[in-house]
Parts: sequence; C-alpha cells; structure tokens
Amino acid sequence: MPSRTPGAARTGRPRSTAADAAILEATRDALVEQGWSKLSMGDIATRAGVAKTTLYRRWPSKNELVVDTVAALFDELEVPDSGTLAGDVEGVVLQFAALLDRPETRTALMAVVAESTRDEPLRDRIRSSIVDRQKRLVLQGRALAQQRGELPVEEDEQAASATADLIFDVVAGAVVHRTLVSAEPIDAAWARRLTTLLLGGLAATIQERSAS
Amino acid sequence: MPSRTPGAARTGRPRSTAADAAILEATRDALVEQGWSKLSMGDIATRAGVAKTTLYRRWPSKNELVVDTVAALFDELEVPDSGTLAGDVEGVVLQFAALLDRPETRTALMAVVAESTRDEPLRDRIRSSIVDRQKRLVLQGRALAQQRGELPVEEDEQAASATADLIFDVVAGAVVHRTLVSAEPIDAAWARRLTTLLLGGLAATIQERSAS
DNA sequence: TTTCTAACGCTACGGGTCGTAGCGTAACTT
DNA sequence: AAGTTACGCTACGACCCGTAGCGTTAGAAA
Repeated sequence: MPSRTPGAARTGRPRSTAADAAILEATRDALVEQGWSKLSMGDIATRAGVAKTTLYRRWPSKNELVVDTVAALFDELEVPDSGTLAGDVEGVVLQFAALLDRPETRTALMAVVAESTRDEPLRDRIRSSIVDRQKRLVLQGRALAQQRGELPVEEDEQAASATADLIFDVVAGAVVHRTLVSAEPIDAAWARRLTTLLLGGLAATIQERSAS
Repeated sequence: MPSRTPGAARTGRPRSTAADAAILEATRDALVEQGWSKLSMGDIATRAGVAKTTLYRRWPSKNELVVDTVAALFDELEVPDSGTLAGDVEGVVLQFAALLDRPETRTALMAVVAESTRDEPLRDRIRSSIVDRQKRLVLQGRALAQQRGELPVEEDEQAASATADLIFDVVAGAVVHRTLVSAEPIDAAWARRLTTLLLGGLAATIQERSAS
C-alpha cells in the first residue's frame, strides 16, 4: 500500500511491484534482526536490493513504511467458527498470540503505537489499517454467537457497541500486555482462563444492564 | 536512580542531586514536546542546564534514562481501600488511566516497551521498576478483599498466582489498549463496566476452579 | 587551611542516520 | 520513435550518538 498518485493507468515506466514486495519483506527481516531503534532505511534498501531513494518514492518516512509492513500481518486473523463462543474466543486469542509471538510483529507494533502518541495522522493510519481489522473479529464473533442463541440480541444499540469495544480492549490488551510487558508465553491454558473470565464477566455485564 | 558505584560515603566532589532532579524533569518535558523518536540527549542536557557528559555519567544510554523517568511516575499508584473490592478496582483503574493520560507517560511507556522486545536487560529493568510495582496492587487488593470476606482464600497457591497474573494483564492491558490503541478516553462509566466484567469473570473463574 | 579526589562544564571528534537533489539510464505507453 | 516516469547511483547538509580530553569546582579528609 505505498503512496501512489490517484487514479488510472499512467504513462511512463510503471512502479516495480517486485520492489514493493522486496521492500516489505526486507523491512520485516530488518526489524527482526535490528529492532526498531536501530532500523535504518539504508539497511532496508540494501536488503531489498533497491536504492534508498526508491523507498522514499513510496513511503514518506520510516513510520509509514513500518505501519504498512505490520498491517499486512493482521490480515491473517479470522474467527474460527468452532461452534461455540468459548471456542471462538480461545481461537482468536491464540491466533493473536501467535501473531505477537513473531519478533517483527511485537517490535514493530509497539514502536508504531508509541510513535502514534505524538503523531495524529499516524494514529489514524494505525486505526484504519490495524485496529479496525481486529475489531471486526469481535463483531463477527458476537454475530455468530447470537445466531447460535448463546448471546441475546441486545436492544440498546449504544450499550451493545460499548460492550463490544470493551471486549476488544480487554482481549487485545490482555494478550498484548501478557506478551510484551509480562513477557510470559500464552498457551492454551491461559487462553482458556482468559475466556472463562471474559464470558463470565460478559454474563454479569448483560445481566446488570437488563436489570437497570 | 542513576547508576552509582556501590557503597558508602565517597571522597571527592559529590554528585549534584539538583542535577538529578533537573535531568529527570527535563526528560519528561522533552518527551512531551518532542516525542520519543525525536528525543535527543543534547536537548535534554540543555533543558536541564547541564552538560551532556553529565547525563552519560549517570545513565549509560537514552533507554535507561527514560525507564527511570517513567518508573518514578508509577510510585503514585496505590489501592484506595474504598471498602469494597469493586470500589478498589475502579479506583486503581482510574488512577492508572490518569497516569496514562499524561503525554510523557504514554509516549515513554510504549517506546520503552517496544525497545525492550529486543533488549533483555532493559526488559528486566522494566520488570523490576514498573511491572512489579503495579503487580503489588493486585495482590494488595486481593488481600483486602479476602479480609472483608469478599473473596475466598484460595488453597491452590499456584492457581491463585495464575489468577492474579491474569487479572493484572487484563486490567493493565485493557487500560493501556483503550488509551493508546483505541485512543478513547477512560471515564468513570468505562471503569465501572470493566470492573463489572472483571468481577463477574472472577466469580466464574473461582467457581470453575473449585468445581474441578 | 591545605590537600585530595571525583564531579562538573566545555569542546571536539568519529561514526552513523536521515531525507533530498541531481544525473544518466531503463522500462513502458502512445 | 517520442514522451514520460521509475530506477540506481552518488553526493550532500543536517543532525544525533556516545566518548575523550582538559581545566575547573565542590566537598571530604588531613
């Protein structure tokens, strides 16, 4: 997703799609080996077998390049549709954990988030590239559970949306925190514990809401 | 907490404690204005009214300096002892959220975490300076709740420890994720929703464990 | 007081990165 | 064949890192 001028077929020499792919791969490799702070555009260019100027013709800066590199990784995530809500949640948790287990993901994701705290456009880019992609999973999982009758169809739309957001922050936050801050591995047992906590809490949440 | 040689009173000119304070404050200010990636040691030194070499006499590198700067902020956190577990949880959540609401905290914390993914000593330093300080709150809150009879005293010590770790990752993770990734504000209503979810889930967790 | 010692401010340095400019060449369209 | 754009290459100014050397200064010890 490098930046191009707008629309249709252009004249002149076309951009090399091979270079696009090579750059993204080189960025991932460099992130793994060098980490964020020692990541250099020159190094990426060399690895990709490309001139440094070619990088800057596509991405305005290092941050944008890394966001795009990471965003691509999040495409893999999907709701497993295992037949039960608990199974689906566990599945997503384990997928997400596996994603964060890759060195390039953990390093890049946090670095970009850190940078985004001072950079509004970057934050928007992250939201549309990464966050929305994950949030979709929550809505999807809920829809499946409602079809199965495991979850009631909430009437108060606003409350339902708030709950979905909460679930998203809890799941993604817990997985990220466990992996990066606590630096403990996520295994099936942990995923089960989190799922139990989550679904138990969800029941309490819905109960309280319908009571009031 | 700059690095000193070990023990007791030394001879020669003592380190200026005023410089220590000025450096930490300058670091916080610089983080707010420049963000992590544009943070420079030279700038910090100038702001603190100190020579750059003085920084390096105390901290081996930028990372360590920032970790210490951030760690100091986490000293404020404490369990409110409001009389109920729910009140305590909400209180801690709101405190933590307020902490992350400061620009210097959010920027620095994430940047340091990102860096730690490739830096083992840094990770240890974070764990002892920041993480342990927070984890204490969980244990403390549980002890209070057990005194009040709100929570049972678990017999399986290992399981109890795992639950405490889970709670910690969920609470801290959710707050961080909400603040930094979702970039939504944390208000009292959100804190209540999270608390409801958490305590409901905790009940389910304990129930399941005692059943098996 | 005098002596000793380590911290301090200052300056300068080598090594590295960023992001840009300018040029000749290569690839594709019309 | 002409036109247009991407590409590789080289060079550049600006900035930053972390260190070294030196004269000066603030306390402790004698």
